[in-house]
Amino acid sequence: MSNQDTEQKILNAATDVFQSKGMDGARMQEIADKANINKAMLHYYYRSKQKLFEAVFKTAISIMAPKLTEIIEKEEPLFDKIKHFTNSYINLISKHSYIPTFIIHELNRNPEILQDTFVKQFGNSFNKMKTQVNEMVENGEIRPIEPEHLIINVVAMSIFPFVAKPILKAVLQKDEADYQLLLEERKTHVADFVINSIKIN
Amino acid sequence: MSNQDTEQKILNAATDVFQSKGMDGARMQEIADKANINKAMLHYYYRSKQKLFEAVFKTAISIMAPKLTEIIEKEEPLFDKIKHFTNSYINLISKHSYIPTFIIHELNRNPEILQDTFVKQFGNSFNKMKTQVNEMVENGEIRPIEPEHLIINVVAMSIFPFVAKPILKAVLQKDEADYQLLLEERKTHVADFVINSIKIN
DNA sequence: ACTTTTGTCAACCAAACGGTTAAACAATAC
DNA sequence: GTATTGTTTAACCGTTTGGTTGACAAAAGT
Repeated sequence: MSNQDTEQKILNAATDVFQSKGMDGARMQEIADKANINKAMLHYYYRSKQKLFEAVFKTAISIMAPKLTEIIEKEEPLFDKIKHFTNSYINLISKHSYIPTFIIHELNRNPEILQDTFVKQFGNSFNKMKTQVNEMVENGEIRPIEPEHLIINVVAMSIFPFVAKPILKAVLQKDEADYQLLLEERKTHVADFVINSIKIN
Repeated sequence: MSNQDTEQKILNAATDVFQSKGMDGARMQEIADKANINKAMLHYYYRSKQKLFEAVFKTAISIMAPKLTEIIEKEEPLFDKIKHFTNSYINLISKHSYIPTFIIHELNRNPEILQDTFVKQFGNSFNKMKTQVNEMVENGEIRPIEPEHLIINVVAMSIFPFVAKPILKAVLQKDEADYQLLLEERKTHVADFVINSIKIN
């Protein structure tokens, strides 16, 4: 067992525990148990619970953020952009289904942990899309809409079914398989729904 | 100071603390301090932290659920229903902005705490709306859409801006006042957006 | 009038928590 | 082969946590 192995095993176990239970609900002992190592090792590699949490949180952001900016920045027609986004973002979240709830909860607990880097990076990408949407509105290619509302709508409809999964599963009376099917449908449904709303007939 | 006063003061303080910090982050001492009473009183009126939490959680559900079923059950044209929903639901959440994140986090932590009562109640209301939407689709009054996706879309676009507020505020570079304005706009925007998407020109 | 019940508090308790220590162990260098 | 460095462990520590206790006062019941 090399040291890199151990450090990675800790981060993996910490990711599991922090993302499912949150910073406050997570226990250092549980992380150690899940990684099959002594609790002292957590402090040997990551000085404190806080530092370990920050490593997990930053990784979570770095999984979700780049794909968002990548798709938004790409030079392509708006409708294609929307289709690409819903498809590949829902796909991404499916592989990391705990992350959205985790980020949302921890950010509401302590809004300051967001480092500017990601925010400013996204701010620039978004400005490009803003002008793209505004120009299309001015040219009468799509119905009038504020770019901010448009992006909130797309992101909301893509992410919400994951964070509200327990309620929606219960309310719509679906088992796990049915719910996965519904999520799969949304990859195209959300894009179609949005495009139908803004396109001019 | 009567006993009813004390019990209510405890529940109010507990609501504050639990909703902003979650079950795991909440401290009984902090609740006692906020209620200006001795910590032993919490256990005198509510036997344990868990029981106190459940009282807060049930109240939170009872604030959010009835309005949802009420609007969905009401006999009125679909478009009016959508307009009423987005307007009055965004309005309701504005007054209890911590609740959605609170419910979502606690439900992901422990999906079993949802009692059937609310779920089954909603199941019936939703069936009515289901047939309403399906009939309109069959009659060619609206574009084809699965009622389940429609309701997820409406709810997602209404609630998401509240749970993702810290991220969206940072990303869209808005201060508190601007963000409140944006939320206000969504009361009509979401309904318009949805109706535009499903209506036939 | 006195007894019982209800409400309130300061002090206390055992358990769980994040974190530390000192020594054992393993790997590499000399 | 031995010194040096990095890795791992069991045992430990101080603090915080949810929860309890016993004393006491104010009502309520008789």
